Amino acid sequence: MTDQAAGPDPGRRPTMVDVAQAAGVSLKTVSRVANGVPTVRADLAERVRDAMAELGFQRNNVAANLRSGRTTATIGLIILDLANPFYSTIAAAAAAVAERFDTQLITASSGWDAVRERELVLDLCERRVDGLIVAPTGDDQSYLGAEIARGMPAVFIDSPPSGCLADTVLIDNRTGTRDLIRRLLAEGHREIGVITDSLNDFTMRERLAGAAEALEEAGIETGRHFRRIYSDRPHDAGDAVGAMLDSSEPPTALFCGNNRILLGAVEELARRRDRTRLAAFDDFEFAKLLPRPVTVVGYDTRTLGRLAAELVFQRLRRPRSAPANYVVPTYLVDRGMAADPA
Amino acid sequence: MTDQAAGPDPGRRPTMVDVAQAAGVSLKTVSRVANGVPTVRADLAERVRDAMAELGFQRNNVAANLRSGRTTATIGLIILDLANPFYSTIAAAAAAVAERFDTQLITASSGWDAVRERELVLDLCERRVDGLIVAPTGDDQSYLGAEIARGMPAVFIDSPPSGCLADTVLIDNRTGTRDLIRRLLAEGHREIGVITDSLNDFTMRERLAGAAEALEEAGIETGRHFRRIYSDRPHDAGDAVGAMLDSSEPPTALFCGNNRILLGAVEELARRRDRTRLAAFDDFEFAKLLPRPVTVVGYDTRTLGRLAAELVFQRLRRPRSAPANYVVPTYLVDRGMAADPA
DNA sequence: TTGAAAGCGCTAACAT
DNA sequence: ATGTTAGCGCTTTCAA
Repeated sequence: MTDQAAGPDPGRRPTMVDVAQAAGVSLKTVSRVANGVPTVRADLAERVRDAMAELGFQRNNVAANLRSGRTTATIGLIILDLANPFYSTIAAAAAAVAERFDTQLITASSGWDAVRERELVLDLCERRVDGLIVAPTGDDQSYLGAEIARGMPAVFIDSPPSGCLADTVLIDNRTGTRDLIRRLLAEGHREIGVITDSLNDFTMRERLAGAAEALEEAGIETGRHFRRIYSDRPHDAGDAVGAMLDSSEPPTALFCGNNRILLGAVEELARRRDRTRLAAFDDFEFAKLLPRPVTVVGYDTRTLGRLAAELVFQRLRRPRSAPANYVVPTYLVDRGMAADPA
Repeated sequence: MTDQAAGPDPGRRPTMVDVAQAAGVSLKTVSRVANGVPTVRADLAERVRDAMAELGFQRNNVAANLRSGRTTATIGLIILDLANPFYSTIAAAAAAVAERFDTQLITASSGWDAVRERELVLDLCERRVDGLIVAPTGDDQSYLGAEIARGMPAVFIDSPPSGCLADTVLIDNRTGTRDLIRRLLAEGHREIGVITDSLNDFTMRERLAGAAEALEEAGIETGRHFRRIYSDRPHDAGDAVGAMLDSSEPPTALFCGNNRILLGAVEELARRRDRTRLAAFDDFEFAKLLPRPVTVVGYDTRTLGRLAAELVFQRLRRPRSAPANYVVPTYLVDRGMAADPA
């Protein structure tokens, strides 16, 4: 014996038909009220609203969308790992833009798995998201070509797509690194160690290219102190640092291709009480806490996410415009704590 | 003149009807093939698959779901701020569980706005998500009562709901803080400063209660060195620290209610070259980089997200079981770098 | 094993 | 200003 107002079948969600019946009006009138159409007599609208409240009606947006063929008010974001602050910041920025368009964000992580990336994209297409933002991990995104041709807005972030044409928002990896290496050169360094991880990664290739550019400008033999590590463990970066420092002509400055490598280098240098000049790509929240000075290449991750989302909505309005290619600028900033006054 | 296989209306997405026509079979046969129903003659299935490939057919999952009334294979996660590592870690862990159920996660940030929290929940309900995970910011979640009664799985994380009954996954704030304060007491500290921010926050109230418990156990007058700050700026935490240290009986140890407060305290102590014993709630990735030793209360954020998502799917299977209340345990860990050997 | 018809909950087009 | 009818793209009866 419940005193709750119950529909014909408790447990079933009330539909517009139920509301119409309860309010003694037609289904269409309920629809009008639900959509805020003004041409409804006030007393009828009132009755409908009462019935809605009594039944606990909630419009089924899935059904509403089906017939209208309009948008699902959903965009998909495929990144590598949501737990990584780089990507979660992007997601937050994209969500903030989506909010302005009353759109929700479905975020999925590919986990550096190209097969999964493809599955996720296709799944999101089957869900009829209004657009996609993809941080690609595979080296073939041709599976998206058909979707893009059909008008699905797709924006690639961090790395460009292969095998299809789409909007991109990239970080200026090359210029950032070149500027940083130039700084080291200006300080008088001639032996500059460069540590990257796998060059399968577009961003890492760009950074390496930027470093090479700066070294070539200065007439310095490139590749001399390049060292590539193939793992995610900072420890391996430490080993690379160690090997360089133990060589016959050790570098006087080190460039680390990302913040993970930097942490490994910092640890190794601390162990050795070595004061080799440090520089790295990627700024991060706690860089200022690093126990030694480091110059890093920073960029505004939020801008990356914001631009990507804005491009989606832009393309939603004008589907057949030429692909846009945005580049997020970088800056140099000194982090880490100053050396103890001896 | 395109050589692309084009449906009747290029730009329109091909439907099962188009595929059926192209394959010379009925709509239902296409549906069977699309769903992997085995009772289809091999050659027919083959023809259907060919037609699908040629037309670039992709099932519309929105429509599929509408009739079957089944799940949308989507769950909603409402947190305070996706850019915050605490929440993005939760989101990533929840997404990992969802993946096992072929479910996607819609993540939305309320931004500490109770009105928006409510709007987001209702919007996600209208989208017919299969379940909700909510980190509440408002102090009234009664708006979810009707949904929960209808069988919508809802799990609250970090703080319990008010005004409705639901599963919860909370951190053991009270025990964690009590253990930490006990540690300080065991070290001989008697004057312990406690800095919290607004006590509107459930977690902060719990932490304060845990601190009070430990102090009372030790027969120490509580509230003596309690100080509450009302802002997000670490600077204000620094001011609170300063005021305590400048008092006639300064504390010999400080407990910071969260990591933001801790950072403010660290800065202030560094400015003063003060070596007051530091302790705090919240472990965080770079805590080990802090320039002075700190004992912190840690917990596994991933577990929080994982349990929450598992509860959603559990409740999806058995809708009317009693609400579960999980508590994520805490641990003490020493972070920060040892003091210089003077 | 295959298909025709009905219908999910809603909106669009057309009356009235 | 209101209602009627059709239909979104699919799944679900139920027949054949």
